[in-house]
Parts: sequence; structure tokens; C-alpha cells
Amino acid sequence: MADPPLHLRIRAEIEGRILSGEWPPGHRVPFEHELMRRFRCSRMTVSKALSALAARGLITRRRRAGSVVAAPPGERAMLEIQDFAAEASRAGRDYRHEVLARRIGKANRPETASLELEPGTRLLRLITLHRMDGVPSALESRVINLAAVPEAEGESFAAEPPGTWLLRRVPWTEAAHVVQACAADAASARHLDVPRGLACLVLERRTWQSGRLVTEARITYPGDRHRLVGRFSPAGGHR
Amino acid sequence: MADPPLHLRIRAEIEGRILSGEWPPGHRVPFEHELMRRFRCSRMTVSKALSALAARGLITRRRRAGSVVAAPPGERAMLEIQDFAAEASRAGRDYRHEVLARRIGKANRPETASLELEPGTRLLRLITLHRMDGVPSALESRVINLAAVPEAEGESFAAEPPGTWLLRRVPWTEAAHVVQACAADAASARHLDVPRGLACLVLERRTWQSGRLVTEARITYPGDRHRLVGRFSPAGGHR
DNA sequence: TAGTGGTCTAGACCACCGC
DNA sequence: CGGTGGTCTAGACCACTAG
Repeated sequence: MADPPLHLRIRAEIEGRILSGEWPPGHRVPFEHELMRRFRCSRMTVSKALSALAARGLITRRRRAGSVVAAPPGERAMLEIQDFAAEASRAGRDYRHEVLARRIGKANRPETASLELEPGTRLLRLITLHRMDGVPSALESRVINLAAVPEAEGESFAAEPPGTWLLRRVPWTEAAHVVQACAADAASARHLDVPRGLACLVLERRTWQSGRLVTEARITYPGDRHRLVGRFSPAGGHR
Repeated sequence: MADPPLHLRIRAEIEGRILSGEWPPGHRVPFEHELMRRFRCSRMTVSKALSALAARGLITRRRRAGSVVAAPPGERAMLEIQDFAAEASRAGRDYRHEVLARRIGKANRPETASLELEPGTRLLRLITLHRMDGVPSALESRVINLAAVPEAEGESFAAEPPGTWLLRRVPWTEAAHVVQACAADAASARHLDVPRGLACLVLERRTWQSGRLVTEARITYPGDRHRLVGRFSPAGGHR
């Protein structure tokens, strides 16, 4: 009859009271020994349930004071960023890319500042056009830190676009994103085959490994051909 | 000398090997009893460490087969969506809003379909303009499900914009977001005081409570005045 | 200072599942 | 079948901190 494990039932009960609003932020959660009595179990079991809730940010636990319902987090959006090839194959479309430019140079002044690089760091700069069924769907301008990914220097990125190549190869520990809308400039409009000035979605992504910048990408999507979407729940899961 | 708790040290060691790439996806993590011997501790302690890694999606645990390093997730962007008032106060700017339109009506056909509502559901429709230091910074078009939030019917939203009001009042369990770029239409351009056709960032957010739609908001930002930003690590934390 | 949560132990039984 | 992880117990000591 008690198919779900006890610690999950304890967790679900408290979670329900918080998410339903019955226990508002600041409300004190029962002490561990109270829950032990109520559920007739050992302290480890209630501790497991409460720790899971704390890990998800639903409650705050303090010694002596007990646990209280945490303030709800600020609003966040979790957006999926599809790999071009994966997105295309799911949609049953043909994906191709072209490397429009590829050159190696040293980080210039603004880059050393904004990317927090050592002066003189060697960078691989790439401009790549992504096509779905032959139609230009995104223009990517990317910088790869050759000090972090030396193998990239010998790579032409003809077979695999740089984003996919890096994702397979370099385990990243941190990423930052900026999303904004921009009018297509002359060069972007030409490559994407859209009118100059068209509203475009620009996604900038920087990726670090243990504090060192691996790559920065600036991807321009024609606004009417691309949407970033995501669905998730406040504490944890996305789907 | 062992200041960090043992279960955290076990977790950190395994985490390090995974994130550094030393243990690629599919690599078998040592069995619990191996870790018990290596760290000279009880099974509960190693189990706690491994469970935390599994909860973060870094490993997959299977009976009999042991634990293996999980495949890295697809790329995701976690973006902060600032509350207007909070954002303004942090930046030391003056925030105000005006409710441009407010009316109650029944869900029309496309809405019942796209929002998964019962036909005839009563909706509160709002159009709100947000200003920073007097300058229009966002135009919001919102629908509130009065079946889910009946108190909204008597609310004028003069003192507090609807997003903030709802966030304080309604605990939500699920949200979906769409971000895209659009050219400002005539009405948006007029309200936002920008040229018609300007590239704008459009954020759509739908929020549910236990499967029932609470609200849908479509917020238009002039593209040159707003950026969505976010920073996070692959397994868990954002900051 | 007393009571809370944080950590840890040394067992135990069980469900699952690859061999 | 046997070994794995999943769960749970009944204790223990300690660090922290509100009162």
C-alpha cells in the first residue's frame, strides 16, 4: 500500500503545502523530530526528505531555528538551445553549414577585457552560416580560445560545425548567455538573405571550463524564422 | 583538518573527474563498496554523495549494473527575468507603470485551443506600459484566468503591475517561455515611442498552477534597450 | 545553554536485473 | 543466482545559534 518510499511521501506532503500556498514563505516547517513522530520513522528518513527540499530551494534550514519555507525565486526562463543538426534531424530537414571565414589572431584589447583573457592569447575566429533545406537560418560568429582548446587549430570544421564539435569535445563548467533583438546589418542581411534592418534574434554564449574561457559565440537568427523556447518548473525540472 | 564533510569530498572528487573529461559519458563510477573502502566510511555516506550526483543528472544509477557517467544534457540557457520594480530599484532608477486597457471577456476560440482552457472561461485582459525614468521600456499584453485567480477581478493594478501582483499572490508550478524578435507594429511603436519596424525582443510567458493556466503575458521590449541575461553551470547552479 | 540541523556509523532487508 | 543500489533504523557526536 505504501508503494512510494517514505522519504518521498514526506517530501511530497511538504512540497504540496508549499506549492499550494498553504505554507507561505517564512512559514516554519515542522522540526525533524515532529516529523519523526508523525510519520513514525527515523531521523535519517525525514532528514533525507528535508534535505531534498532544501537542495531544490523550497525551504531554508538553519540550526536551532528550524526550517522555514523559502522566498520564491525571481522569475527565470530556461530556454533550450538546439544543436542545429539535432534540430534538423528531428524536424526531418536537411542541415548543412559553410565556414565563411577562418583565421587565427591574437586577442585584441577589448577582447582581453571583455573575455577576461591574458593579453596575446591566440584565438581562432570563425564565421559560419547554417542552412536548413538550403535556406540560411543562422549566422554564427565565434571565437575559440586556442590556449584552452589547442586541437581546434588543426580543425577545418568542414565536417562538423564548431558548436557541435566543441560540445562533443570540451566539458564546460559554466556558461553565460545574452539574448537581444537587433536589426540585421548589411553583412548579416546579405548572408542570411533577408532585408537589411530585419528584426533578428541575437544569442551570445560564452562558455568556460574551470574559470577559463573556452569559446564565445554570437548567433544571429532571422527573427521570423526562429524562436527560443523552454518549459520548466520553479524548483528543478524542465522538460 | 577535514573541514569539508566527507560526503562533499567524495562528491567533489567524482564531479571533478567527470567535469574534467577524465571520466567520459558511459564510464563506470566505482561501486559504493569500493568507495567505502577508499574513503573508509559507511555506505550511507557514499550513497549520499552518489545520490546528489544522480539528482544533478551527472550520473545514472542502476541496480546490479552500478553507476555510470550520464550523457551531457543538451545546451540550455537560464535567463533571469527581472521584475521591473526590482530591476529599477537596483539600478537606482524610477519605475512607473500605466494600465492602458483592462477588460473582462470570455476566452475566444483560438485561446481555448492554445491556452488549453474550457470554452467560456472568463479572462481578464490587460495592457500595461512600463516606464523607467519616464521612458517607455516595455509593453505588456496579459491575460489572467479568472477561474484560477478570482481575486484579480476586483484589482485595478494601479498600485502594482500585474506581473508583480501575481508573483506575490499565486504560487506557480510550471512555466513556459518563448523568446523571439519582431518588428514593432504600429500600436507598439506608438506606445513605446520608437520607430515603427524597430527590432524588438518579445518574451511570452505562460504560467500554470497544477496544470491550470494562471496567466499568459507577452512583453515587448525595444531591442536596443533590453537584454535577457543569465549565467549558470551545467548541473545545477545559476548565479 | 539548550535545542536545532549536519554528519556519520554499522548494521539490515529488499527489489531489481545482468549473468 | 548474486551483487547492485534503494531504503530504513537506532543510535551517536558535533557545530551552530537563538534566546
